[in-house]
Formats: sequence, C-alpha cells, structure tokens
Amino acid sequence: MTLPHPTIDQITLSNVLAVLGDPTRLAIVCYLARREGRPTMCLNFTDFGSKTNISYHLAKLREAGITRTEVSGTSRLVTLRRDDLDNRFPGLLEAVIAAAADMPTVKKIEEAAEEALAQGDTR
Amino acid sequence: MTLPHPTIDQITLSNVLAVLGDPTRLAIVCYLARREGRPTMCLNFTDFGSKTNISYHLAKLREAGITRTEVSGTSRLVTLRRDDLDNRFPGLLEAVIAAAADMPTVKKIEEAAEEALAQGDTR
DNA sequence: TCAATAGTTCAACATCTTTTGAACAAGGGA
DNA sequence: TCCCTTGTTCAAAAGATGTTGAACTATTGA
Repeated sequence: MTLPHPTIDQITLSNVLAVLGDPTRLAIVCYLARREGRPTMCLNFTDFGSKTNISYHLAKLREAGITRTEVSGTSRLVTLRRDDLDNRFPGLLEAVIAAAADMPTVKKIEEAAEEALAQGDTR
Repeated sequence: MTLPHPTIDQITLSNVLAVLGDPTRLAIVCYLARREGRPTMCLNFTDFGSKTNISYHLAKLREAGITRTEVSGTSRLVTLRRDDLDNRFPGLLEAVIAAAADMPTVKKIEEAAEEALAQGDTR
C-alpha cells in the first residue's frame, strides 16, 4: 500500500528548499541519507521530536517529494527519493547532505544512526 | 559604507535553505546570478514586488549571508556572496541556480535581465 | 535651498507553521 | 479475543512570515 506522493513534475524547487529549511526535517533527511536507501521506520526519528511532531514533518517531506513512505503492517517505511530528486534537481540533494554534515543537530544524530547500523537492524 | 552581514561561520544551512525557499527571493537570487557579480540596485527588483516588500526580502537575503549590500549614495548595491557560499556549502548555490532555471517566476525575469544587460547598464 | 530619488522603518493585518495532548485506527502477537 | 505497538488525525495555542501603505531618512542634482 502507498500514500499519496507527488510525481517528479509536481516537485517544485522552492517547496523543496522551504521544506529542507527546517532543522528537524534536515536532520531526518541526513539520517535517511546515512541509511543509504534502507527503509526506515518513523520510530527511528523520535529523537528529533514527539511522535505527533515527527508525523507532521514526515508528511511535509513526503508531500514535497523528498521522501517516499510505504505502509507495511502497522508501521511506515520511509526512504529518500534520491533518484527522483537527482533527476529533477541534479546535485542539489548531494550538496545539501554534504553541507549538513557539520550541523550540530545532525552530529548528535550520526552516533544514533551508526549505533543502529552496528546493530544490523533492518528497520 | 556597509550594512551588517554575517561572517562565513555565522551562515547556517537551514537558514540559507529556508530563505531560498521563497519564490520571490529565489527569483532575486537568479537575477543576481545572471548579472555575474555586477552590483545591482534594489530598483531592479521592483518587478518582483513592491518597494517595501523587496526591501524586506533583500534584508532576509543579506541576514542569511546570501547577498552582500553596499551603501552607495542614496542607493544600495546588491551582489551574491558566491565565493563565501561556495566555500561554506560547496556546490549548493550552483545546484540551486541551475535547478531554478526552469521556474516560471524566473523565466519571466530572464528577459528583463537580458534586456538590462543589452542596454549595458551598470546599475 | 528645494525637490526628486532610493530605500528604510513602522504598525497592522492575514496567513501559514510548528508544537502539543487527547482521541482514534489498524495490524500483529499472546 | 484482547491488548500492545505504530502511527494518524484533530483542534487549540503560540509564533513566525509575508504583504501593505504611510511616514520617514539621506543623498544628489538643479
């Protein structure tokens, strides 16, 4: 099952930039980038805010065309729409992720991400 | 004379993205990119909004570290902080400007920019 | 000196955003 | 079946953002 996502043509630059221009969402995107395409449960983002709040930010990311959310049982699996974004805005996502590497919010998260990876979870 | 500008270290990614995530400001940035470093008067942006409104958006751009504004007589000369941004966030500005090329708002402006250039003005 | 030009500042307004808790839905396991 | 887990939806509150017109400053040119 799938939730509503914009097609590539429906993705707009100013919306993508506006949506990425929030520290919480930028942290989520960096976390996803670290996970290199591995689908990720919403639970993983609770470090960045309350359950309700994360739900709100993930909806924003999905509606902007930055992430894809698949429904799987009682959970949702989130991935970055890397190919689509690279296609539409070449180099943009890469530059953003690289630039975000030294963000304080993001650094905090890296440890969590690496720990999760070390545990070999497929969440 | 110079207005207050953030130093390179004070420029934050999420702020830059948030400020670029507004169609009017994105159009201003593209217009400046077209002018390839030539200082540009605020008057040139009146196609994008009222005088007051442009003043507001130019302040946002300056405070985010995206543009530099020099006071010259009764006018202000605005330039993109290309080198500083490339230094801080390599590839970001380039990707944004390239991606903005097919924006409807921006296309409208390109003609104006090219006309201004054709007239050889140094505004 | 006087007036025009280029822009800013201010207060007001409407609108969007973000955050919250309480209540809800729906799948999965005991 | 019952309930635990995972996540959404809703309404409310607080705050930020964008837009406006009127009033202002400051420089320049006649």
